[in-house]
Amino acid sequence: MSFKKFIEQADEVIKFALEKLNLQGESYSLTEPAKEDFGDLSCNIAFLLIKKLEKSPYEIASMLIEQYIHNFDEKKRLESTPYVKSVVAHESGYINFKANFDLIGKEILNEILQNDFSYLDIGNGRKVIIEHTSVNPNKALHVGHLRNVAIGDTLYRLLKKTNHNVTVLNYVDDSGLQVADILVGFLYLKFPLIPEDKDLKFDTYCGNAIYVKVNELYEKDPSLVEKRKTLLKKLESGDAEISSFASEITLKVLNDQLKTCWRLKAHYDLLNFESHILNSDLWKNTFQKLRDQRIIKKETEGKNIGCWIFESVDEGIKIIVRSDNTATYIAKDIPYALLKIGTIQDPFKYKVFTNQWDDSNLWITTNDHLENDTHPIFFPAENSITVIDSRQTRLQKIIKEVLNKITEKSNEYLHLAYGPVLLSSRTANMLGINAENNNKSMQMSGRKGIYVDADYVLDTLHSKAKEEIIKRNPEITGADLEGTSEEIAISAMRYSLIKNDLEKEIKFDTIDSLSLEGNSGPYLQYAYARCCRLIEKSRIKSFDCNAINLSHDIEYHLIKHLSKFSIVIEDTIKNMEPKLIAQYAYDLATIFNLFYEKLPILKEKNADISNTRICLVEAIRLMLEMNLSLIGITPLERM
RNA sequence: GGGCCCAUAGUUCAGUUUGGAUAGAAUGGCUGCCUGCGGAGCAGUUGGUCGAGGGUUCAAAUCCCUCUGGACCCGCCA
Repeated sequence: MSFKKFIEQADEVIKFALEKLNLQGESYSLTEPAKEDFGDLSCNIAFLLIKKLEKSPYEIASMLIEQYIHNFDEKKRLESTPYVKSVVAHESGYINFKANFDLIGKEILNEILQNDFSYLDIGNGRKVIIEHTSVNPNKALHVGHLRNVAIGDTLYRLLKKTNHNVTVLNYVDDSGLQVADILVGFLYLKFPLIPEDKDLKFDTYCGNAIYVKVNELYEKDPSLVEKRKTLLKKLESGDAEISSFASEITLKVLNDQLKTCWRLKAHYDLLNFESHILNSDLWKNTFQKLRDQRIIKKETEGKNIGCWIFESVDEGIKIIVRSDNTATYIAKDIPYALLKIGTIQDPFKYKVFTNQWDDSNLWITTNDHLENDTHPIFFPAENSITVIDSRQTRLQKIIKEVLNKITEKSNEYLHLAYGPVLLSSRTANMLGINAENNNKSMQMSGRKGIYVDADYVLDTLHSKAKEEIIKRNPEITGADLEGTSEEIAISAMRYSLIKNDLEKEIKFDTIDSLSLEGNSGPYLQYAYARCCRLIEKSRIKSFDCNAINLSHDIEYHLIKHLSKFSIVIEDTIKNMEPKLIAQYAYDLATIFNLFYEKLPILKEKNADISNTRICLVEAIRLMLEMNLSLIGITPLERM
């Protein structure tokens, strides 16, 4: 927290000086300087006053500081702005501040070691819904889907930690064409219900063998396309036999998909099925509302004759209901969005679907008659976040536009977009799917079978991690070895999926992604393990950081970084940028590694200095622990 | 054709929201550092007309315009 107070007090100094000179109203900035030598905070106010005062920046900066120094003697300065150690006018024109890290250090170490994170209450119990994952239930997850899971779950962890009341939804689109494709495979191409290879996951079987094969055959055999159309109609009209078979298949796929998600330690609260939304009053009522309020209209001529359409101001005409009265993909998202923000009543009954990895219940909507219908309150929320890749931005804009016409709460509906994951040219070449053999990255495609399976990558990372552990810690064996390897694999995967800017696409390379070194999840875990060993060897049980003695630049660096955490987490939440936490954790680990390399900790002869350093290590350990858990990485004591 | 996004070191990316001091990491290449608190580490070196051109400004990777190259969206698919 302390660094924030330092900024506030530096701001007070500037404000005071401006007031004394009657120069209020300039929107200056207080930022961290490029170089440490300049101090901990810089103000650019002097540059902004050049024209007004017709003086050089340095003269102006000196003049401002003079006001402050002149009106406050040293004692008064310490009393009113204790976090500011010094202020100087630099010849460049900047006003540079130094922070009082002896004070900040004491405060921040006490705060961390006493587990005082009251500043984390940003949400004040605010209810937030996050929808993520939402993979069609006809295939196994590929690495592209994992980016969605990693972003969504990190957001969930961040919001929960900052006292938001978070509900995580996973939307299962169980009634579209892609499900009909799989049914074609089973019913007409006679794929066996149980794959011949007993070790093959059912989701992989459907996605790899059936989905790809069926889509190939459509081109050769048009009668199959007709069969799919018939199946889809039966599905949407709720034909008992077909619906029940489809439900059996999609649930089997879903179960296997969830295994992959849970492997990454993603948490969900509720599964929403598209078929349930269609078959409830949700869709019927929404359709009615859209017609009554003349938000959609029926085309009586032209190519869209017979369809109910929405005319978007920016995006043109969008079909909501087809001429055969079936709802399009976007149509089904409208009632779902209204449900999330509370414009329509929740019509569902709920039952527990299963207990998941973190021992929480995963719920599911149901039409079953229930003796006891007690369940958590899922809807509505004050904010709804939908994690979907940027290719769907246009559709999400249209949904928002429709919501705008229905309710004033539409601003509570946020599409969190992120760039898709592409295969690097090297990886595409390795998979033999880059026919041109050029240097371009490739879009993945489930339908064409161009993708890298998520479990495959995790398995490969697991084996690699295992080799590394055996090399350095042969005493780790059995379940410990497997467990630790798995945690390292997850760490590498999750970290690499959130460390980049959301809007940038990720070029996935199987070789690069296997690296457990450098700016990676395992690097963070390694720093954590080092901290653990130091604390263990110090044999200190309770930490006293009231008598700390900071004696080296690196220690000040560490204090500074630790004290900035509250600012970073605020920025992360405000801007919805998970990468900021990843970057913060990486920087912390880097400074710690430097500290560890350069300064004796346990071996330090001076007891005060040694004690201070051990306190620092413990604070770093706790802070790494918190950051890692926010990203969904398990801190490891040994690896 | 319309819309939207991107372009920074050999490669993968920070930095752009809010202009500011010598543009930073990681990785790759080369070179050092383990009888020492864990070498999944640390240090050094190599490597950049910040896509091009113009404009605004005391100051531009950052803001504006034009152009070039690339990706994505524009379906009675989801």
